[in-house]
Amino acid sequence: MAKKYWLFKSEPNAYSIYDMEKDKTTFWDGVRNYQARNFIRDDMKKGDQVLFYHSNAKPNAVAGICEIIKEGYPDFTAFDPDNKHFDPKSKTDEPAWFMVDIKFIKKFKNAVTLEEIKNNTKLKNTRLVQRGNRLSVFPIKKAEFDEIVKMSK
DNA sequence: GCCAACGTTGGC
DNA sequence: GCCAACGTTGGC
Repeated sequence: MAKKYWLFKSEPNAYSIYDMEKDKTTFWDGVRNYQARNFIRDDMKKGDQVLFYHSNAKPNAVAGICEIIKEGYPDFTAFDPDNKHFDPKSKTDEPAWFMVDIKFIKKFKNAVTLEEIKNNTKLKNTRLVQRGNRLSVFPIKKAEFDEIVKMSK
């Protein structure tokens, strides 16, 4: 199975690439959208590459690269009433929500801003620049991943 | 099953 | 802070 490529959004106020660099690895909890859940549960494989994107940031930008190190498993934060991601719909014997673990690979020397991405015609089909895109994790093409990495240099 | 109301996301 | 987009909820 060929390696796949993903984009994960995070608000740096909540969790940034700097936190990621410090932590080395993290679990990607709190995804509460079914389409995103399906990507996490069904399609993400160990070794897949992840672009780490800062949303609601100054500026909005792809900030670095991570890698999936643990495939989809139940998001335990959904089971904990004290957790802000608690969801009573999710049961331990029938989990509604899933997460993966990722590890830090690198922080871009130059973060690739949303503006730069919008101005690059090679990237005009990524979900990132499409209207009303609210998915917090989604697949991107290898060519698009490579192009963004190139722009960070 | 429809759809209005509501909450959240996320760019600007 | 505003607002468009869109997912979810709940009344009917």
